[in-house]
Amino acid sequence: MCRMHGALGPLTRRFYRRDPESLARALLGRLLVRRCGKEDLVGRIVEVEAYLGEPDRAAHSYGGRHTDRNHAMYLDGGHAYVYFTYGMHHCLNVVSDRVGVPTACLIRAIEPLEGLDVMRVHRSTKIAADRLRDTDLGSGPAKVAQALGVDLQQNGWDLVGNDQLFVAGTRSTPDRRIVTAPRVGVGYAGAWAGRRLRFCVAGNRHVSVRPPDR
DNA sequence: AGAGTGATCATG
DNA sequence: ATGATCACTCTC
Repeated sequence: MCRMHGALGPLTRRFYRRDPESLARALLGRLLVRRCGKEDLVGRIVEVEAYLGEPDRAAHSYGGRHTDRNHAMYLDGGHAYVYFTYGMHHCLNVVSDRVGVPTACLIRAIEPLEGLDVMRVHRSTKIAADRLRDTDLGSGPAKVAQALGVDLQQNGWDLVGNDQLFVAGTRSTPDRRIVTAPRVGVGYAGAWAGRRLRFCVAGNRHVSVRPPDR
């Protein structure tokens, strides 16, 4: 870790074993770290969505669905759930709560802090490197995964005690700087579509599509 | 606003 | 088997 971000103790299992709304808030402002070879890629988490499991119509585990694809949601809090979608994109979730409670937090955006050159290379399969602005590196869930070199290989990884992929423990964002909004792309989810389970750092430039007003 | 892309899931 | 859907992104 770059010393500029301080000596960062690893987050414990206890940190992740809570409900996904609480975890989503606690993740905002913390550092997502991906060690690629000798290079550290680091981003500050600025947007997260909570998926509440069995009752949540927008969750992959809605109705208790348990398949090969979403198996990682059933792991203990602090594991990675990575899924592949639209035939080309990967998205990274942090599993919340306990074993058998299939809830998770989708990392929707990061503010890139370290290793921007490598992130740019990772992302340049889509956009020419010289056209990529820093806000194109992590302003969306599939961008985050691509910039950090995360795909199905990381599905099910334990983020606790792992130096290749983990969340580092700086202070989280105070509630007064967090804005909530309905989740993105879940219009099919009936009453669940309207619930404010999207959490963003207020005014941050790296928040993904349609930044919330308040 | 539409295309791209393939795993997944509900049907039959 | 077949077809619709999809926690998305890019370009027009």
